[in-house]
Amino acid sequence: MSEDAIEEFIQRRKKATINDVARLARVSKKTVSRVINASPSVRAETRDSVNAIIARIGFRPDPQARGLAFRRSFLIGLIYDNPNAQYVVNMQMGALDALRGSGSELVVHPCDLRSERFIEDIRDFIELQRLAGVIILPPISEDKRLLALLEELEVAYVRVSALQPTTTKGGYAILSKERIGCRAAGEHLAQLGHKSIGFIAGPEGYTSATERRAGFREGLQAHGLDIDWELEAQGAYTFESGHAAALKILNRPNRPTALFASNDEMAIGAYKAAFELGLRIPADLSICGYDDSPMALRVSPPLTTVNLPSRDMAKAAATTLLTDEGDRKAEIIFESGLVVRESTAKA
Amino acid sequence: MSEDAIEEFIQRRKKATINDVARLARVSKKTVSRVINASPSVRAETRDSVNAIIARIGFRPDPQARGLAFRRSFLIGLIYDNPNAQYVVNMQMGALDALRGSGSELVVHPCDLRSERFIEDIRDFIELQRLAGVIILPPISEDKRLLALLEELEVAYVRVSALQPTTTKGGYAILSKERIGCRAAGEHLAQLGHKSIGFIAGPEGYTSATERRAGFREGLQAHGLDIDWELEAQGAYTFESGHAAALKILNRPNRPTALFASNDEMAIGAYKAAFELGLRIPADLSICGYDDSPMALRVSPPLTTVNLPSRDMAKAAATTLLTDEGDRKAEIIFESGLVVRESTAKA
DNA sequence: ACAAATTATGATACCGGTGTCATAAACCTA
DNA sequence: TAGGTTTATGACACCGGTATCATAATTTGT
Repeated sequence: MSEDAIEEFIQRRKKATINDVARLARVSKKTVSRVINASPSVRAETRDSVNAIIARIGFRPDPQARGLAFRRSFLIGLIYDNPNAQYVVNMQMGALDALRGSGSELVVHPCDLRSERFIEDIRDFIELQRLAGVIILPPISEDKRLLALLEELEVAYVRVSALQPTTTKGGYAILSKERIGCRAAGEHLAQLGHKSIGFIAGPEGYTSATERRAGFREGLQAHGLDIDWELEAQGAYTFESGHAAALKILNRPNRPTALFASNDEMAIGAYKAAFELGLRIPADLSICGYDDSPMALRVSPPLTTVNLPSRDMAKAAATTLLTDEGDRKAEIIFESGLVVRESTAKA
Repeated sequence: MSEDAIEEFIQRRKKATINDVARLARVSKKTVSRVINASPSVRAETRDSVNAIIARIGFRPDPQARGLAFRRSFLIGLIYDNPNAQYVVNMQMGALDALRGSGSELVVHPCDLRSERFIEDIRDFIELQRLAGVIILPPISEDKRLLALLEELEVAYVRVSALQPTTTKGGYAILSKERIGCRAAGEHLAQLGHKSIGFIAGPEGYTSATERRAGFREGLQAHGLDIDWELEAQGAYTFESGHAAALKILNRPNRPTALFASNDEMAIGAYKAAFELGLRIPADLSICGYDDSPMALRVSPPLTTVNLPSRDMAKAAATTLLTDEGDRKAEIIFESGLVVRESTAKA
């Protein structure tokens, strides 16, 4: 029997290859390949004996060799142009939650939406690495050129984005009901008795900005209010822009008693503005943000905000890519809801 | 001439392989391989004509095939167990700064220092992916088991860590003079006239925690002061731990007028404690942190802190891995200096 | 100018897997 | 039980590169 040969091999402590398995199992390497790939046309007996050898000598197929033969790697690309570190890390963690143990690895690829080489850079990345799949995050998950590229390259991709009532482009999508969450925020402020409410919008052209504004507005309208154009300013989802926008709004003659910022970064910018103007939160000014980022818990008082299950969304995105093409869900929708803390109070 | 053949090939718009180049350049694929790898024994004339073809048909060697033949991939692993999203993203960005255009990609690999499979998980990752190199971040860049593993696997690795006067283990290291930065922080508070100064330490066993404490103490001692054990508490580099530690210290009968936290997260935790106790910053309490994280600029008042050039350090780490083994610097040392903002003032 | 030394190039095997297709083995059916 | 199907397996080429080593081309020495 080949027991001796097996023992001897194990003693050598060398990385096992498919040839080793084939030799020790007394089958051809092709049969081993079939076992690895769960081909149905392998006799149960053969399969078991091959698997036994695989387990004993600790064989694990080489992703590079496999990738070369398959003409695609076992790498998932995470492509984004997003300055929010916490968000990015959350997405990475979520994707890795799904990838762990799958044999696939996550390759991160930040990019620059405004660069000339934006598309070409991503094309090179995907083509050269022969990526198994791609996850794209907002705001580039809305970019037409990028979506066209992904279709052209015929690479599996999943968009992470805000659910919007109108458009539904092809591909797979992980969406969140940002509108609903913001609607709750609007209702919350209205219910607290605020009549004069400021609004800091996100950057133009961002789906999330549009959806959050629409949702917030719906919330106000449900209570007979509306966004006051005099108390509205646009930001860029950054701290500085939120600070500037808040200053602008709070310096109006008709200073509002509450303020909604389209993300936490800008809400924290509004904190700074309030601090500078000597306004106490929430006594003089209620502030509400969006994202439920860790910062929301770190500022004083803790920020009322709308949560976004980003990690879970990323996990769902990666899971979709690992799923057989036939079984993939075209879209998976996540909730988004209000988290009331101490930065909002009665008017 | 082969002009026609070249044109025809370009028309086909198919991904070029080394065989295409060889055929069109009328040389063997091995010669093309030599050109790709900058082998010296290629006639200049041959090299140029091959390069011309490569450029014209846009040939780029397949990393998988190359990796298979080389027995190592073109992937750099970034391995860490660090909860600080901003820090992690900074390191990723820095590493990518160096990797951009090099043909190597960054694979992120968070891990769990406390897991049973901590080492085995990393071993699998490195072995299976045949990583070209590995960057490890604090605190696992100090882990003996991990360092032993990396030596065993004979993989190129770079440690990112705090410079410490005593130990210098093997391998390559990117270090920062955290001690010096904290010394400056200590001097700063002393010079402001504070006599009673609280200290929030980092977690036990962390090199950075030890170094920061030592540096801060040196700074105080330079002005005839010292860390007061009654006003010292240990944290875990987290917001919550900083909050708890600050509360403990600030509730002492001999409440200090200044407080140094060993990182910004904990300093922000101290902000919360001050807020809860009705202490104004810096009028009633000066606070100083470490990291110069984005949060330091976002809180009100902006936090005085010590900066750490993390992105540059990561870039240096990745650059080291891309450098030929002979030309690598054993260690590269970065400065760390005080950034005075508005959270510290005269006693 | 010619043999010897050096340099440039190519033929072939190989890295570790998968695809194709032919063939061997097992299973039916009558 | 023979003959036809179906199923399981293997031989061999191939994915796109690199390593080895033999040979062709060039340079050097005298």
